[in-house]
Amino acid sequence: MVRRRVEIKKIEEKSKMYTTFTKRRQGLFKKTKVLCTMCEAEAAVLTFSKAGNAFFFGHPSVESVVKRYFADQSTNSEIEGNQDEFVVEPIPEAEKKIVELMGKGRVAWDVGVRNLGLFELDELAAAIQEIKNKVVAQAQEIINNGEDQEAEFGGTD
Amino acid sequence: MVRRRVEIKKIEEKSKMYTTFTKRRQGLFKKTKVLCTMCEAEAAVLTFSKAGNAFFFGHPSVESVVKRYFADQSTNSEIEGNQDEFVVEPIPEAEKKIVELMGKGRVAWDVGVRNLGLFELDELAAAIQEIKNKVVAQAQEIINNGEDQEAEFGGTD
DNA sequence: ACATCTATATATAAAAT
DNA sequence: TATTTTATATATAGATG
Repeated sequence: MVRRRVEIKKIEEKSKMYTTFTKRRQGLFKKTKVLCTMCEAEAAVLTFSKAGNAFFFGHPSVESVVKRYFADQSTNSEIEGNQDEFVVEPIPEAEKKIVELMGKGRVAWDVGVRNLGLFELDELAAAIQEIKNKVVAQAQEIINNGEDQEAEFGGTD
Repeated sequence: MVRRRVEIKKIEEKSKMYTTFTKRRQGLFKKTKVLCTMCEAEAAVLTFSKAGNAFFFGHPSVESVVKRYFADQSTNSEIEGNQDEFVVEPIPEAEKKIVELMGKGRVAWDVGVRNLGLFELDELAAAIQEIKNKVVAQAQEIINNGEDQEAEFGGTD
């Protein structure tokens, strides 16, 4: 787009593609920030390079915007046709409790399991079990170590 | 940014703010599309105007990118903007499986449980158990009733 | 209010360091 | 390879229809 007009199509040269991705991603984040500032808007940008690297930007935070996206989906579904039966399962106390406990971390079990077949339900049950195991393990760890578990973030260097 | 350089700050005039929001949001979507095209990237932009209107763009789709965002929390990534607190726990296979199975119904267990205390973890484990029970019960019901439980969507007419 | 127009600010591809 | 520097394409604020 500059020294020479560039075509809007896949860049074949890998290194060039990477450079372009970085520059344009930065530009995107910058513009998003300006938009939010000038218009008191909220926005998030989620990007994944071809190599699989992920970069996110959000105002006021990625977290909150994504959460809002979900909330919005559930209320304003612009799904045409009937959906009276879509979200079906009443949220049991268990789910409420989870939301209560993990609220800040967005949890949403608001979909019914009715459309899953036996095999899938089995896989799902196993997956849930694993999560429970994780919770139990976490509890065990606290018991073992006293209780000062600091979060460890991998350095982005 | 044009006929006259504009300050990057909140626009007070409501109508002007709305116009700007629309123009800039469109620009953002366009740039995102170009980025994806040129760099074979995947990206999603989630925006909410001050009035609360929501606009999304995604390539290959908002859905898939957001899903990937959750899956990615496991590995790590660079995050810009304010993040009042972010995700820490690696997402186990179980969670990926759930996302895979219930993708359309958005599930996200990407929050760490590390900040919960023993008592809370215990409650959480119990809650998870209940959900698992529900899944198992659903499977049982299918077994009991043969297995052609088609979801019943109400007719539109 | 809504689309189109244009003058200019920004973004950015390629070059230079 | 990363950063900085241009030359120019794009985006867009304000104007006009």
